[in-house]
Amino acid sequence: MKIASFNVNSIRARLPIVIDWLTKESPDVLCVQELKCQDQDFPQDAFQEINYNVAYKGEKSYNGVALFSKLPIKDVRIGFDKKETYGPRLITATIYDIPIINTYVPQGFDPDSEKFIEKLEWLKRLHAFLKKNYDPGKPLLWVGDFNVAPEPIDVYDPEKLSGHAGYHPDEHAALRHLMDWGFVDVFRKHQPGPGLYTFWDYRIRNSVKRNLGWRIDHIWATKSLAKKSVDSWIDLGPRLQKKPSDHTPVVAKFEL
DNA sequence: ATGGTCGGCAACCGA
Repeated sequence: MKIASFNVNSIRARLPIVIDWLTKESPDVLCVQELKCQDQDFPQDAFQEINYNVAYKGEKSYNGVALFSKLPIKDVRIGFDKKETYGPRLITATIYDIPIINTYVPQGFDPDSEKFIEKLEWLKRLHAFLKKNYDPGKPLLWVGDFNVAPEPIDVYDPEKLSGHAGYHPDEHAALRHLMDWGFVDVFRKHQPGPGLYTFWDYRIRNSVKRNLGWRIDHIWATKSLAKKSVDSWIDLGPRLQKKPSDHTPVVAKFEL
């Protein structure tokens, strides 16, 4: 089972890239974030034509998450609960008999801002959501744009970036709490080296060429499932296309 | 080299 996560920064602007990547790489499951599109405008037909099932929740301009899968997507759920106060940032389903959580964690803007507090609260709610709905002893995938680089090797300049949104001690504590619940960072299990990133800021000139990146997109699995992972990698292909997203896919393979 | 990041969407917000 091959699964990937890709923040597309607009599903409509990136449609050719996503279709091309699905066709070439043929993942069993793709988790997408930042649709930036209302549900009635989602380009569903393009994915049906290449035999992918899809579940999604979007809104105007911001956020939005989707699941693509070759096999049926069961028990789709949007958001933490019925009274969701945030934009669409969480979609869960069961595919290949594995429960999957796809998230677009709030970016947090600035550690002095209200948005940063909301980001930490969101991560707290996710922990409560896990405790309530899942068993860390059973297979589970948590995939998506976490908007946090967990370790010094996950950012291009840890000394300079320490304390910034995306690489802040409070975020690291929140992520550690989630990992302690029962997750393994599947990419890191297979790729121990530094300098491997999934995101490069558009605003930094030649950031990809200079590899001024962050590893903020992740594939985490509970221990019983992580035991079955056989490889994981970052696919630079989509980031080297003409009109790329600022993110590129992270992929993991499991032998179930 | 007289430029300078994107996308959405219609003036700026969010990243």
